[in-house]
Amino acid sequence: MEFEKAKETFIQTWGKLGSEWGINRTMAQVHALLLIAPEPLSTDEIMSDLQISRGNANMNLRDLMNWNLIEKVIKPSDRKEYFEAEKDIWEIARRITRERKRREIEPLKDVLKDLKKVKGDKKDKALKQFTETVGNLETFVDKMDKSMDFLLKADEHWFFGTLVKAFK
Amino acid sequence: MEFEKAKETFIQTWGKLGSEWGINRTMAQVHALLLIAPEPLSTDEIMSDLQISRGNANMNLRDLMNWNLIEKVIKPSDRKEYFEAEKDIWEIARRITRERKRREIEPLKDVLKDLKKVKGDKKDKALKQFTETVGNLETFVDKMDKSMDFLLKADEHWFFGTLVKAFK
DNA sequence: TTGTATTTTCAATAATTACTGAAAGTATAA
DNA sequence: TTATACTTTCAGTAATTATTGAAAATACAA
Repeated sequence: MEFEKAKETFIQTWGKLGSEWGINRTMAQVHALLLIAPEPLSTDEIMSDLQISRGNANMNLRDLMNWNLIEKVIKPSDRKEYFEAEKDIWEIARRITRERKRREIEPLKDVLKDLKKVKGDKKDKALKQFTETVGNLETFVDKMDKSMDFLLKADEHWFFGTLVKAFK
Repeated sequence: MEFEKAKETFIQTWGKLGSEWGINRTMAQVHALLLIAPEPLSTDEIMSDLQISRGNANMNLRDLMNWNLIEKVIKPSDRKEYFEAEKDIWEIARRITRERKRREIEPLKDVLKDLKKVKGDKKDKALKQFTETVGNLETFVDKMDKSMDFLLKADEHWFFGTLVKAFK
């Protein structure tokens, strides 16, 4: 396979995967492009590589910065801004985990906690099932949340090493 | 909080969470409804509870069956089909993991394997970075995939017990 | 097998989400 | 401070994704 084709495939695959996980396809493509770039890229390079508008590029670069996946790089004697991606996959995984935890798990925990306060006839089957489901879910989410905390603290070698040993 | 309000909040929250993770909002809502239903529900009950059309209900129920999250229930002397959700959260997590692994991780592994075959000048910086990123990604995805296999085999108590012990 | 209840399909349409491009805003060098 | 190089914003538009509803298909009872 030629490099140009491989690059194209990589970017498309990463974009598709992103959209399957609720991440804007273009944002994932910009990320892919930066992941394989040996040097920081300018907005113009990203625009022409992915054939997207300045506005779109700008927006998605900002989002990627909010996810802590890329950084601005300033070159001396150059007014343009350049962008560089964190390349360590384990570190990327941790940053994504951190963000999703903050954006989704924590608000979910709050809602579930609240839902347990539901009032009504304790004999009602519907209420009973509701309470049970919400309770089980809360327990599960708590455990997942704690597991994520461990993952965030751990380094890759130790994490996978321990996991593999534990489950052998 | 009144039961009706709590139910509504639960369904909305589950739907929102689903859409943040790339799952059709309505499909997640149907799932939420069935998760708190003490008895199997008919298509008509789902339609009227969620205010959606027959076609929409049918489509999303089929998708949920493809994810192995719900089952058809046939009642004797009743032509209607009823639907019931798996209620065990750990089992739900395993089924979702199994599907996402099959639908997304395995195809991704194939693509990455393929991308490593890229040809070109070994001195080229761009190619070097590409090969390195793809290689690191492949290693990482392999490890995640193996971790998921362990999770699929394990039971909840053992899984979280071991995890918490391992990381204490 | 025929009539009826129910489910499925899918073209048309609606709703949502993403993108463009140009104008406004900002920072820098001279 | 002014000209210029660049970035940001956002209203309008495009693209994508989800939903409807009615016709076709299916399954069942008599």
